[in-house]
Amino acid sequence: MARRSDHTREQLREMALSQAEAVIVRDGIGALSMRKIAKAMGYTVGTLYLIFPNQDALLLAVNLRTADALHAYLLDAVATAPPEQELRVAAAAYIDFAQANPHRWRLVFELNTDQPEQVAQVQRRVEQLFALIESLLAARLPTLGGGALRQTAAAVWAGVHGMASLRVTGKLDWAGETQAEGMLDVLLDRLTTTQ
Amino acid sequence: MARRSDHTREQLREMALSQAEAVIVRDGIGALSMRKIAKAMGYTVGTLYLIFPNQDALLLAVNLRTADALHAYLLDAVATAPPEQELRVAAAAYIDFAQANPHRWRLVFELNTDQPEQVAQVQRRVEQLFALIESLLAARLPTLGGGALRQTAAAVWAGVHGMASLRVTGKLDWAGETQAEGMLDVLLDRLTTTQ
DNA sequence: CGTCTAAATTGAACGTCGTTCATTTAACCG
DNA sequence: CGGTTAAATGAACGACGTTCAATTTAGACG
Repeated sequence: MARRSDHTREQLREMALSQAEAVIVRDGIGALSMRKIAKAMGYTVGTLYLIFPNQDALLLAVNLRTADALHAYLLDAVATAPPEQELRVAAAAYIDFAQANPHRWRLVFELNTDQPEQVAQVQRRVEQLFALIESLLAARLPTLGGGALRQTAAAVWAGVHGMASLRVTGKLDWAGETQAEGMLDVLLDRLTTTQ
Repeated sequence: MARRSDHTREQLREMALSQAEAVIVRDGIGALSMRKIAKAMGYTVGTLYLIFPNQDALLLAVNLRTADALHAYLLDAVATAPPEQELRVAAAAYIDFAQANPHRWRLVFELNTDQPEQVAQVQRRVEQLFALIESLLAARLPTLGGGALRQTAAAVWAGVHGMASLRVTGKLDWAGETQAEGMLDVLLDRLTTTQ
């Protein structure tokens, strides 16, 4: 039933998201606009609104892909690590990813919107990520009970996330000239060994 | 030499900053505009640009005040704490402040701009904050050497900052229903005791 | 082949934004 | 009272997100 479709809805969606990512990666979130995305797709603004109800929905879709990419990056890093190094490697990969994709990573955690359905989808990704950390930690600390395990996992995640956050926003350099590697070692050594 | 000055430059500056803070606290950063601040002051947009070269400069000035308020909040909390609890109390105060002033706190860490002079002033505040953590940690772990001390202090700060960050952006609830209190205890117990 | 129909796409329009600056206002000086 | 000068204005500009009447065009049908 489709008339004049140079591209299907799905193709348009894919084009919009990848062009948006390109702009974000190149120039940051502040440089992104609906008009600029549309022009990069070879379309007009109006067309974007046939696919996304508004800009927030588009950015949330970008965040979904970023969260998936982060998750895949962690899984890949863990897969090639010796068992006793898995947690350390996953944490380092988390920070690596943030540093390599600062603008996209920031958008995941800094975008605030009130579209409950799409936020829930991002949440599902973050929960997966947390479950991964929890399982890796459980492997290292099999004696830990459920509650203590969950709390320690949350502390690990907060610590790693904090390092990534401070690094990506350029605030880590402000804490003396500590290199991130050493900080991470301290954090994990202390949190993942039986006292 | 002043003509028609209902308020001095300094008064205008103060009015602008406090009105900006009021908007940010009430409606968040997204709801803030130069026109809205001006109207709240009883002036017009143009007047704002006699005081601040642009919006970023105004927001950086807001951030300076937020950083000072955070610092004062920590010092106050530490002052009334028993010596062996100082670090714990400071960390809890950091998270408390973020939770009580989410929009202002986020602006400090999420605003990115390229005005080197003002950024340096914010940096000075953050360095003060880090120095505070480092000194409190040194009191708890007097045996730690300079390098190890700095790295442990950085790990503590990153952990606490990560908890505050995840909490303020609403992502902490996603890691199971761990309460922040327990996480903080785990983090500090592990990082601030001799192994 | 021509005509019609309905979906795909457009782009002008609206209100708001940050920013600029020629113009206007009013306090003081002589 | 007139002139000077700083303070304050607000219209103007280009860009933004968003809407939607108008236009374009691929395919169906005669």
